[in-house]
Amino acid sequence: MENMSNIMTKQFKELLKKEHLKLTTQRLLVFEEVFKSDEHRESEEIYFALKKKNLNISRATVYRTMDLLHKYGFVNRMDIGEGKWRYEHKLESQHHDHLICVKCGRIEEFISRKVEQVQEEVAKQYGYTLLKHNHQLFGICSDCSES
Amino acid sequence: MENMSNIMTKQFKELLKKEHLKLTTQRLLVFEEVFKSDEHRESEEIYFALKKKNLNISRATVYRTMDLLHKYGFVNRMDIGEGKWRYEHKLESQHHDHLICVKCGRIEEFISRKVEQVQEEVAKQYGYTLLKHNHQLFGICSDCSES
DNA sequence: CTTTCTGCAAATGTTTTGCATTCAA
DNA sequence: TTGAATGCAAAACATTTGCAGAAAG
Repeated sequence: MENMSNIMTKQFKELLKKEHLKLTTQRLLVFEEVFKSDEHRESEEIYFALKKKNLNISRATVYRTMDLLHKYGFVNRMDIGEGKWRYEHKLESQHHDHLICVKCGRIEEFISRKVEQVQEEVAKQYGYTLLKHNHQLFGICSDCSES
Repeated sequence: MENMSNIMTKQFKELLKKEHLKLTTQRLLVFEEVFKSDEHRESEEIYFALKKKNLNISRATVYRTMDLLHKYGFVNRMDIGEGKWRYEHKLESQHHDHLICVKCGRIEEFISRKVEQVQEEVAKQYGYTLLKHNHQLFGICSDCSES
C-alpha cells in the first residue's frame, strides 16, 4: 500500500519533469532522507546522515538540493537565530509555528488561529500584503525547568 | 539640556564600572554610533559607518562591542533570516515586533498585545517558561505593491 | 603595574561557486 | 549527444579567536 512519502516522491519526480530538471540518484536520495525524518535539521546534518549510510553525496549537492526543495515548496526553511537554517518537510503538516527550548533544543510545533488573525490585521493596518511569517517562542521546557 | 542618548551613555559607563570592564574610546564610539541612529543595522554596517567618519575601529572590536551591548541589554539582536544579525538600540522603544517588506527591505515596528497574550497561553499550554520570542511578518509594503 | 582591550591576521562554520567530469534525457 | 548535475576544492561571507602590543584602572 502506498504511503504519504511515496506520494511526495511522485510529486517530486513530476516537478522535476515539469521543470526540465534531471532526476538524479543524488536528488532522490536527499529527498528521501528529508522525508524519512520528522526532525528539524540543517543541511549539514542531512549531509552527514547520508554519509553515515555510505551514500557519499557531496556537500554541494546536498545544499543545492535543499535549496531546490525549499524553492519548490517541499520543505520549510526555518531560522532559529543561530545564523543558519533548519529544514522541515511539509508531509502531512499544516502550517505551524515553533516553541523552542533554549536548554535542550527541543522543538514543539504549535498552531494558533488567533495569532494568524492578528498578523493579518497588523499587515492590513500597515498596508502590507502578507507573504509569510516567522514566529518562534523561546523558553524552557518542563523537563528542563525541573532539574 | 540632557537628552535620552546622554542618559544611556551614562548608564553604559556605569555598567562598565560595575562589571569592571574598561571604558575605552572604541567602546564609547561604537555605543554612540548605535544610539545615534534608529536603523536596524548589522555589525558590518556599524563598522563601515564608523570607518566613514575616519574612526578606524577594528572589525573585531565592533563585533565584540555589539556582543557586549546585546549581552547587557542595550540593544536587541534580530535575525531576519539572512544568516546574520541586525541590531536596534532600546532607546525609548518598548518591546515590539517587525513587519518587513521583502522588496525594499523597509522595516515597520508593531506591537500587539493580543499576540503577546496568545504567546503566553501557548507557552503555558506546553509547560514552557517563556523567555523571548521572535515574530516577524514578511510582506510587500504599499509603496512596493503599487509599482 | 597588572589586567583587560585592541588590532591584526588567521581560523571558523556555513553556504556558495567555478570548473572539469559524469550522466540523464 | 548535449545540456544539466555532480564532486571537488576554492571562495565567499559573517563572525570569532589567538596573540602581541597598547591602554585603562
